[in-house]
Amino acid sequence: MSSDQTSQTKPYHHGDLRRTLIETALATLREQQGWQFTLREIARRAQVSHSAPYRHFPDKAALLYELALLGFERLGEAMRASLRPAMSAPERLQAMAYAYLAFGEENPDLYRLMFSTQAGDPAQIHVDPRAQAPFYQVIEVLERGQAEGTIRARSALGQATASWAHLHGLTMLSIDSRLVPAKVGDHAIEDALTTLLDGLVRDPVARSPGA
Amino acid sequence: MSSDQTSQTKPYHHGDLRRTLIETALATLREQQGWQFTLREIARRAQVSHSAPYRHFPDKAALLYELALLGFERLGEAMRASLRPAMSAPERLQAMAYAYLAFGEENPDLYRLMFSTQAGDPAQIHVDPRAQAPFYQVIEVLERGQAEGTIRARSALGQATASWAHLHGLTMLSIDSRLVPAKVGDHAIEDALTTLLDGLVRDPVARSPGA
DNA sequence: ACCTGAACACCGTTCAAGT
DNA sequence: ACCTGAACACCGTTCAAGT
Repeated sequence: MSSDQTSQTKPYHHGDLRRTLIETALATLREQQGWQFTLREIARRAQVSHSAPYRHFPDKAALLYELALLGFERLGEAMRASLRPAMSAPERLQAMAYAYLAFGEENPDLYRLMFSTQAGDPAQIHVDPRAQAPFYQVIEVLERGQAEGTIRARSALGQATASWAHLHGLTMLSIDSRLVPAKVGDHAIEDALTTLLDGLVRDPVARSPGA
Repeated sequence: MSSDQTSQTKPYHHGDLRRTLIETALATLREQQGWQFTLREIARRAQVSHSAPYRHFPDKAALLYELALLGFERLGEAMRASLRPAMSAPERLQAMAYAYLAFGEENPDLYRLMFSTQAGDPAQIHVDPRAQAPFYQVIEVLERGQAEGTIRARSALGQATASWAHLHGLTMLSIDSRLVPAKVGDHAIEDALTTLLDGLVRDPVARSPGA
């Protein structure tokens, strides 16, 4: 499981602790329930004293900030990876939407952390280009779609904001199990995405008439 | 400021502590920055020992749960109060959307608390009718609109889910100042709501052509 | 330069007492 | 029946020492 660079037997006195802490935190996020892990716990799992992390991060929020940034990077990658060259703008939007949702459902605690106010100033993190990438990918697709005539002629910034808000809300409500009765077999999420596309696409076709 | 029922001079040994704690917490939520107040702080402000609250709530989460429920009730009231009898379904949806957003912006910390996983099991709170009201109000309007022909014929549950996700995302991103550059004079929020209505309304008119 | 261990000022929660 | 105060097992953070 843990085969680091030059670890010979077991104890090491100084290695690449900063990276180790981040990876330990990500692993904790992946396994555990809730993103509210304790800094001391991360230090414990990384086999260092509870004060060692302070040599690499000014405080706990700084570590969370780093994790959040990493999350946004990965989200952007997942969205990019969902695209195929032949796709039309609406198809691209749908693919990115599903990729976004899937990312949240596969990494619920990391996703919550990304949008937690504990991870530093929220207004600041979105100034970092690493966190902005997903948003600008959407704008780009929308603008191309408007040029092609497949996307409704509206403010692309507004449409991108709408898309992001919609996806963020849907993802958050979904991973928190807040979406109504959640009856087996109901398609609330798919239907919600249909309504999002209805708002973006020009002359939407009747896809799923619904109840 | 604090004129309770039968408080004569200052010290009281046992009154309606449960209600006092809730009101103190709400006041703290209103003033302070962040909803992560401490149970001990609430007790301090309520002039009781730090263990007194445990006579009225099994733990801190139970108090947060109560506050969250109260928040959903107020949100529902605000949405209901925004309606006028003469409104069409699309007008109702728009009015409720603005009421929702306004509620979040006026009570940012309460709103965050309502959607925090710390306030008990999220899946459980939405079983309470008090928390469901806002959602069903939207469904009702959507169904009436579909009958009138002003709302697109799609699954009303899906449309309601889409509306809620959209509004929740927009509200959260807005109060956390996560909405892009946020240049003065840009209308990202209004434009985002336009896109939401584009998805719900049948044959949407060109309202704000945008950039 | 990096890490440890004791220490400080807090928490949430429990429980034997008090009134 | 309700409230207090000491106590427990934790935190995040700091800092004088160690290597």
